[in-house]
Amino acid sequence: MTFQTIIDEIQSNLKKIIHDLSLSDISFSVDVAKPGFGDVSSNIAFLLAKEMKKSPKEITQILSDAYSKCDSVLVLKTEAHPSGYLNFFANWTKLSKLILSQSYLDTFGDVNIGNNSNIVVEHTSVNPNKALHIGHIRNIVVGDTISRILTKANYKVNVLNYIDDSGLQVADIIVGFKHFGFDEEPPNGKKFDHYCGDDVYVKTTQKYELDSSLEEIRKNTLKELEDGDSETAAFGDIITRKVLSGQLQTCWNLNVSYDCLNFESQIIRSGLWSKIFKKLKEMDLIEFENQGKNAQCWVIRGDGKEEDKVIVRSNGTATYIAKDIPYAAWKLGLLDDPFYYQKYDAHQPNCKNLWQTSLTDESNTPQNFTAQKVVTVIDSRQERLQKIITTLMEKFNSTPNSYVHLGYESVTLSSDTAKTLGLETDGKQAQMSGRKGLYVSADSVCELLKQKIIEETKKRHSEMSDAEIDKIAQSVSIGTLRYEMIKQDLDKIITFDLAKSLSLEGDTAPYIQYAYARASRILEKSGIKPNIDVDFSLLQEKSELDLVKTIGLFNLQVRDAANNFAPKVVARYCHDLAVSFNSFYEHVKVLDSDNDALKSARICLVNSFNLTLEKALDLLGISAPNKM
RNA sequence: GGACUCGUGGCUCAGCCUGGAUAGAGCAAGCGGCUUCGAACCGCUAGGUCGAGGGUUCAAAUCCCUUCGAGCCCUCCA
Repeated sequence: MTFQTIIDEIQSNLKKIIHDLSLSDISFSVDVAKPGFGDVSSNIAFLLAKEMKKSPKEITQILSDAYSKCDSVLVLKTEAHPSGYLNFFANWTKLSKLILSQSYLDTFGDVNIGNNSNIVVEHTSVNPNKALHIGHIRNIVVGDTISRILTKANYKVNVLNYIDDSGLQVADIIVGFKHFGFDEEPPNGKKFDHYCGDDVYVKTTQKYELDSSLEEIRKNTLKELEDGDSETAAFGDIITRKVLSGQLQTCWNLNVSYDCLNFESQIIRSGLWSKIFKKLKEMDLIEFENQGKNAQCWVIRGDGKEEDKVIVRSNGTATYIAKDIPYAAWKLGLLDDPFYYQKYDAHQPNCKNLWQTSLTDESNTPQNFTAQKVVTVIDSRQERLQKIITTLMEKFNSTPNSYVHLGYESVTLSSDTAKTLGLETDGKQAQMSGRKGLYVSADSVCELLKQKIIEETKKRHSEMSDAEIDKIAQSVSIGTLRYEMIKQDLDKIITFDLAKSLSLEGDTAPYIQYAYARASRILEKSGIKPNIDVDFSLLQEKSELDLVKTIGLFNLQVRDAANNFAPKVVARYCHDLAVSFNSFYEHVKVLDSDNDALKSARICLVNSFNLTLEKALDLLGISAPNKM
């Protein structure tokens, strides 16, 4: 507990006061105060106005007087504000000691929401027929950040990546290789995933448009692909795994890790679908349609005015959504696990093993990647389908809210960036399209950013070795991209502009990382080993106390972020920390002071800031360089 | 036509869930600050009827209703 401690103390004292005054037990707020109104404030007087038949102003005075008679460790004084708010001023000597000594612990910022229970987070889940583009990156970064936050909130997190290796998009590149003569080796050492996406996929779909008779080849290929035993399926497996390997390299480069790769082709062959199909029929969740436009299909009835949704086509094949049902049920552990697990050859950023599903390799110890609670990160355009899945899962499973669809708005291209890709949009933003080749690849953005940052770093540090510069540029470029993808609300569209994305000033990761580098420099130059055995009463400057306070809010922010699946909360917190530190940095000279005790206290604070920021940035998958 | 999301200074956003005290940032604009704890920074100035209308309330950017604008979904596509 940190800043929460003073909030709890005030809360319990106020409860006692209203009890002593024989007032009814209301739920009032006790929150961090707005700047200029003390440290903590409560709306309690407003809520008591009716019952006490007095104005909030009078009530707050009564409460303020009563509070001064309470046992209070952390509150120095109260203020009955004319507005009606009851404000509290902290005893900063005690509170600083409490917060700063907590901040030196490895567990600082930990909160217990999960009670060490299992949770599944699924993200990425991109068709393995192309390189990842900037839109996919939002999914990946949101998913990875959420899984880090949930881990901090005491959940045991399993991260899954669903490999959709059997759909039409995969069939299309196979048609390209098998029928349109694309070489299996990319030209000029191009990365295989880029080659498949930029060349094979785009040009193959172009051919369909010119010659509709090719549709026949496409359909047959899809059928063979899903058949499993066919040569096409074996070839598809080789190709998609090569693409997947390229995609994973991009993810790992972004500091993203997984626990298990689930292959759709194996889910299809596992027989899970027939079990679920049977269950759906038994539970009367689906109906066979005898007439109308969906005649001979199995459908899920629409809710209210919604249209019925076809699950099994009249030719007996399952639709897209039908493939998701057994997978969702599997994730929730509602079905016997049909899979064996193999290690995937990988060196992940978190050093953990990466597993993949297998239907045949029995040689490894059994694994469990399911959980009672599942978070699936998918574009909000799929909201309707996800809602159907969520409703079904609620009927299978008695636990409410066990299946969560975490939706987010898409990433579009700015008019200027679309123009550089050859699309004139008349000033409007443009939706990306893999099929049309209208996208910005993640790898290219990372590379551009990295080059820019290498340039910037060289300007500042002519003495640095190339290796050191490279390491900094890696950290800052990934940080910049990840931060841009996470800092705003999930339901806001991100309009990606290539030129603007290279900005390294203002509300960006480099701003935050720079604060860390500045602090590191102070610690390095001080020549003192920071410790918490200092006189906290010496920290009295406003900028010092603001920084202590912001540090103390860490676990409150983690709690908020984990409860609401809101990664941006942590991003904003990192920014707030950096702002507080920069203000401190301008106002207070740490190393100039003649007073050794004061110097020690300030160094303790600077180190506390660094430790806290490092932990907070880690939740965003961003590293903090000592120099930049 | 139906469902969902968004609408806050020139631009990009925070605040809305859980109503209260002066609506906060960044970019862009103007001005100022490096003989060093790193200027990828800081300070100052200017810029807002919180899309519009109504309702609830002592109190509405925040809750409810209506409406306008933008986006997106509504295939036996995936």
